[in-house]
This record gives sequence, structure tokens and C-alpha cells, in this order.
Amino acid sequence: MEKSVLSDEEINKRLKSCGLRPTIQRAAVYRYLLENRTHPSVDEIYTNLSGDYAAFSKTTVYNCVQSLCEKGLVMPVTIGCSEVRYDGNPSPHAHFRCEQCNSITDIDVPNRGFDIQPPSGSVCKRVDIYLTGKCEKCS
Amino acid sequence: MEKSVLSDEEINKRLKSCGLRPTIQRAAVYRYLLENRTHPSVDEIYTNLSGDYAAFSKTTVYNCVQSLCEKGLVMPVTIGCSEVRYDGNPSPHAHFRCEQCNSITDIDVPNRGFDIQPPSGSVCKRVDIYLTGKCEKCS
DNA sequence: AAGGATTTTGTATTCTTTACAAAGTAAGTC
DNA sequence: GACTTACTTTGTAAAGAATACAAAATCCTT
Repeated sequence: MEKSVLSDEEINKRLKSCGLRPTIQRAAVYRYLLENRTHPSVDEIYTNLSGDYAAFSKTTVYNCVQSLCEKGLVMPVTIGCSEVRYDGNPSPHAHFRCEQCNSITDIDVPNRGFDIQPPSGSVCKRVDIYLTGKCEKCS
Repeated sequence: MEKSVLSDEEINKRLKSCGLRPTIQRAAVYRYLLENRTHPSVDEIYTNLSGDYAAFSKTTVYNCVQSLCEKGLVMPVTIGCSEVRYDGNPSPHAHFRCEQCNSITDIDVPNRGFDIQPPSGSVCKRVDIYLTGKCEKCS
């Protein structure tokens, strides 16, 4: 659970540079995703942050992750598909999900792995590579 | 919309060989997925088949696609994630989804494309490669 | 400090999927 | 061929994630 110690200023700077207002909630959600690389769901983010703030709505978390995804600061991980998980690292990499404990881990993939041609005439905006199986602990 | 003309006997044979009872509903769902390569959702399968049978429950479609997936006759496609789509062709290939018209098309990928190593110690059961973008028609 | 646009909040609602129990159906056994 | 047993189907109810929406709050610019 590596902590990426980013100052509030740095967080806010990143948000502003994307045209996003650095609200307390949005910064908190972004920070949470940067510091917790477990690919948390909206519910997990909400549960873990709701103690820190008097009022904190789950709808806000939905709003935050959506705006963060739109600006490319964060990446949705739709492996498993019962709920969307979020990744604070938007650079290209693959994901492995354990179907028993539901953990998601990053996998480094050589760049050519993402060099897949879409059907002719269509434009590819993103490539997702998802592996599913059983993790080391659950084996 | 290529039609793979399979006889009822052939369909039933395939189901039996997997240990699945060849019920009318299950055979119909499997046939639909073999003949309609548009990666339909449960709702689409249900809507298109419900006219053919007096009573036909949507729950049955859920049950059928689940048993067919478990036996490997059919493949779930969780790209997009608002609803699960199903593919009658379970052999390894990638998928492209147009985020405008929601169509899903198959992409052939050289075998090495699926040769991605899971985290050490974990066992990989399946690899999904999903491309998202804009299809030719929607450009 | 004021005004305007964006964001948050909380509730209501939509939509997909699962749970469950009763009724129905297929397959093996005597 | 009837019987038994296990599996399937059916329909309703319910769970669960995500969205819609309007009022309240907040941020940023002037």
C-alpha cells in the first residue's frame, strides 16, 4: 500500500491544470485514489472518506470519479463488472482480478501489447486488458 | 449477420456433451447466440425469443447464459459494463465497442496477444482484451 | 464583497441482476 | 411404461449499482 505523499498544493495544481475546481471532496477522492492503489470502488471510497467529513454524499463520489476519469487523471477498471473500480494511475497497464477475493493488481505489459488494430475505419480511444483468475493468496 | 445453420440435433449434442440438459429454452438461447453474432444482451435475447414461445421468462435467459458460460460454450463480454453481452464464439479474440452506437465487433488477435503473464504465484483463467472507440459508421 | 457558474447533497428513480419457492420437465431405474 | 430424483423454468420480490434532479452550498472572477 505505497503512499504517494503529494501535498495539497500539488493535488490542487493537477486538478486546476485539467480545468477542474479543487474542491475539498474532489481533492480527497483524487488523493484517496493516488494513495490507495487497490482499485477501490465508489462504495469503498465513500466508506473510507465519509468519516473524515461531516457531510459527504455518495453521489459526490460518483461525480468526482466521473470528472476525474473525463480528464484522464484516473482510470475506470470495469473488470468483473458488478461495480466499477478506479485506478489512480492512468498510464497504460493491464489488470489482474482474483475471482475469489476480488482483489485487482496491476500488470506491466510491453507497449506493443496495447498495439492492437481496431476494425478498419474505426477509431480506438482506449485499450483494456483484463486477466481473471486466482491470486497467490487464494491458491 | 451470418447464419450458422446448425441442426437441432447438433445443438442438443453439444449441450449434452457438456453435461447440460437440452431443454427447449436453453437450446433456443444457444442457437440465438450462434446465429446472431452481435453480442446480444440478456434483454435482447429475451425480447427476440419471447415471441417464439408461449411462456418464456427473462430469468430463464439469465440461467441459460450462465450455464452456457460455465461450460465454455459461450463467452461473456463485459465491455462497457452497463449490461453483460454474450458471444457465441468462445475462442480467443478481442472485442471492439463503439461508445456511440454500442455495437460490439470481434477482432482477431495473434495468439501471443493473449500471452500475458499474471502476477507471480497467481493463476490466470481468462484474458479479455477490450477496445473502445468510434466505429466506422459513427465517424 | 457580489454575482454567476460550478459543485455538493440527498432523495427518488431507473436498470441490471440475483434470490427464492413453486410448478414443470427430463433422465434413469425397476 | 410408471416412478423417482434431480434439474429447469417461471414469476415475483428484492438487492445493488448508477443516474436524475432540484435545492443548497461553494468556489472563482470581477
